[in-house]
Amino acid sequence: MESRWSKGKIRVFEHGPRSIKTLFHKRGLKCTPQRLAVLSILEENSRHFSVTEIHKKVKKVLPGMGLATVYRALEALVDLGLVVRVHLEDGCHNYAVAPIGHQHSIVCVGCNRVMDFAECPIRSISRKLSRQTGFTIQKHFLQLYGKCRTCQLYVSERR
Amino acid sequence: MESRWSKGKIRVFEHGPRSIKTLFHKRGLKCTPQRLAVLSILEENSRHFSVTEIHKKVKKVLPGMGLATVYRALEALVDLGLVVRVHLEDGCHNYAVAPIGHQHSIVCVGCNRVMDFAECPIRSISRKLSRQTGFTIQKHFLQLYGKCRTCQLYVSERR
DNA sequence: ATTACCTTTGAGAAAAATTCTCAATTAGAT
DNA sequence: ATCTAATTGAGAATTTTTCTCAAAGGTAAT
Repeated sequence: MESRWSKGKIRVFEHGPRSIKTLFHKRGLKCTPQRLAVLSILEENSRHFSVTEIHKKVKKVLPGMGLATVYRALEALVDLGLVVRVHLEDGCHNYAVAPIGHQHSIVCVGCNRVMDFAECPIRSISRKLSRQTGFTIQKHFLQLYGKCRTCQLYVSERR
Repeated sequence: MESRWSKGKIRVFEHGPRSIKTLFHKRGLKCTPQRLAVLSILEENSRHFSVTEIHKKVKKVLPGMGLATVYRALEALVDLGLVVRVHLEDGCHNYAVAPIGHQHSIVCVGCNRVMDFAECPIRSISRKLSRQTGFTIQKHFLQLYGKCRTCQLYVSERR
């Protein structure tokens, strides 16, 4: 599946003011192979991974890379808005590429695949809610859980 | 603030088929002072707390209560639907009383207060989304972050 | 009320997740 | 090519969560 920054395994926007490099530099962050490697892993899979999973995968590319660096890379990538934390039902949290623009995602409880959708149901009720509660709404976190087409089949076969 | 089960500090529904006790028993769980103490703490404050905070508070009532028991009590209470996990922006998670019925909550980033609202914006787009994504939607997690009236004032005073 | 059963608890160990420290390395600016 | 400051690796340290097991306690039946 394609994302904002990659076409298959070939990264686009390598240069120019919209490159990832520039994105890092704007925040005074360095564009290191470690950070790019973590980003690539998430981009090449439209699903979320645990930190440990990412570490295992990244070591195939950068064998010396430590776990702490994975944590640090993820922190930076979340900061930049390239990656999002995915809250799992058991309270743990994984990581996935951030959807483009303001989108939300639905997570398959069968295979951990993540699919984005543009519809934001909050926007439409935001004003009404502010009036009702007295809160100013700053941000929101929405995540749907369900089963993708494949995993729906899988279950019915086994029953 | 009042909740489903308490009026101030006096618990209601002490007896009968709708009591908390019954709720525990239906699932083969015992209604222990430890579990009730954790529930009370969350009920008496319409805000979320970390496990450690809950432990500190609960020890004032049950000095011998261990941290592991707090974890176990929270697990049981979440299971029963009396308590919900609150995902914080930094990835940690706290706990708060569950809203009545299907509701969502808005969390104040200033004082951690939690306020519920009945409007569920997911219901209305659920069908459309299923069609678009191919996913069957099983559940959803929605949480808003903002500032309550008090905390809005507090900030403007200091500027 | 007493008994018997089975869950729950406390305490601490153990495991898992995350952060920190610091010297060595390296990306990026000049 | 050189300099500077951010980043990394390695492992220790911290924090969070789970596990173990004997003792205690709630629940249902008597």
